[in-house]
Amino acid sequence: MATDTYTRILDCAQSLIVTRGYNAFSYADIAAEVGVGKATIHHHFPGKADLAVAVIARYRQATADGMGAMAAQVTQADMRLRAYVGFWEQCIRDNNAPFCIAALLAAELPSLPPEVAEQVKAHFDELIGRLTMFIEEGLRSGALKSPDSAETSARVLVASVHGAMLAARVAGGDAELFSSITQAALQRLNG
Amino acid sequence: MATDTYTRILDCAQSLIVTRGYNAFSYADIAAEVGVGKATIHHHFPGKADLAVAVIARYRQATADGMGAMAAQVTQADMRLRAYVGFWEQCIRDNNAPFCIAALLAAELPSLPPEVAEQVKAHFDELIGRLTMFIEEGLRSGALKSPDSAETSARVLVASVHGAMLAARVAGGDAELFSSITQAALQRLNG
DNA sequence: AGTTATCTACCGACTAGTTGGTCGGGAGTC
DNA sequence: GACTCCCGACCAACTAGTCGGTAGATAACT
Repeated sequence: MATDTYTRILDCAQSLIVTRGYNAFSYADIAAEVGVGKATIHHHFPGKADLAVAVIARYRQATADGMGAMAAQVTQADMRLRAYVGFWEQCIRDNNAPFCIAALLAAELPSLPPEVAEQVKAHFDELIGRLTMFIEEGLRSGALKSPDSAETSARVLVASVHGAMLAARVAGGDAELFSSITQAALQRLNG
Repeated sequence: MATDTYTRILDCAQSLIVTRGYNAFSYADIAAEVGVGKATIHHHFPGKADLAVAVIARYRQATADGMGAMAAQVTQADMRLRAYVGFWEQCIRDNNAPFCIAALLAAELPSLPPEVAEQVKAHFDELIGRLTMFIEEGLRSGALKSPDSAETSARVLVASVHGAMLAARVAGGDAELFSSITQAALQRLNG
C-alpha cells in the first residue's frame, strides 16, 4: 500500500511543514528533495490539501501509537506527563522535528484549507483528551494535585508546551529554555 | 511623514499577518483592499520584507507605549500581569486582532527573511524584559510569589499566553478558553 | 508674477519566476 | 490487458518586483 516513494514524499512534506508551515512549501521543493517529478507527487496526493491531510493523519496515528506505548510502560501519572514533555525536549535537542506540526498549522489556521483545519482540530482534541485522562487518573490516585479540572490542567500544560516551543524556536532551538519553561508547568501539578 | 495611504497599507498588512502569517499574504491582497495599485505599495515599502519589518517595528512601539501607559496607571504587580493577559483576552473576544503577530511569525521563523526574524526576536526580548521587571518588583514587594526566577516566571507566563492563543484559535476564537488557561498561569504567581 | 526645476505620491503595463495542477504516455508487474 | 508507478511537457494563475510616466505640490530663480 505505502510505496517507498509515497512514504518519502510524506516524510519530506512533514519536515518541510515543521520548518515552514503549510503556505511556504511547494511541490517543487518536495520533488527536488525526494528526486521525483512534480507529477509523481500529484499521482499520490492529488492536491496540496490532500498531502497535508495525509501528513497530519499519519502524525495523529503516530501520536496515538507513541502515547499508547508510553502509557503501557509508564504507569505513574506524573511520569507520563514528564515523558510527554520530555519527548519534545528531546526533539528540540536533536533538532530533529523541533516543532509540533499541529501547533504550527494552528497558527496558520485561518488560511488553511478546511480539510486540513479539521485534522488540526482533531489532533488538538485527541491530545487534550489523552492528557486529561492521565491527569484525571493522577488526581484520583493522589499522584497529582490541581485546583482546576483535569481538562483545564491538560490545556494549561499543552499551552505551556506549545508556547515553550515558540520561545525555543525564537532562541535558535534552545532546548534548555524549553525545559525550564515546561518544568515550571509540570511542577504546578506536583503539589 | 506618514501619509494616509502609507498608514492604511501598514494597517492592512498587519491585519493580514494576524490572520495568515507572512507567507500567505500578497501585495495584490493589500492593493485590492486598500484600493491602490501594487506599485504604490512598492513605492512606500520597496520589498515585502521591508513592509513586514515596518509592521513589526510599529507593533513593538505600540507595545512599548501601551505597556508604559498601563504601568503608569496600574501600580500593583499582579494587576499589571492581569492587565497584560486581559488585553489579549479582550482582543480575542472582540475578534479584533486575536493573535500576537510576533507569536505567529515566531512559528514561521525559519522561513522568514533575516530582517523580519530579527524584529520578531527583538519583540520577544522586549516583552520578556518588561514582564520580568514587573515580576521582579512584585516578588520584592511580596505581591507575587514564585519558586523560579523572575525571568523564568515571565517566560512561563508568555508561553501560556501564546499557547492559549493557539488553543483559542483552534477552538474558533474562544475567549473563555483563553481566559481559563491564562488564569491558571496567573494564579501560579499569586501564591 | 511667471516660469522652471524638483520632489512626492501614485499608477498601468510589464517582467521573470513560481505556484498548484493537468495530460498523455512509457515502463514494469500481475 | 489492466493496473500501478512514474515522468516530461505543458498550463493558467499568481508571485514579488520594475519600468516609464503622470498629477500635484513646493520651492527657486528671474
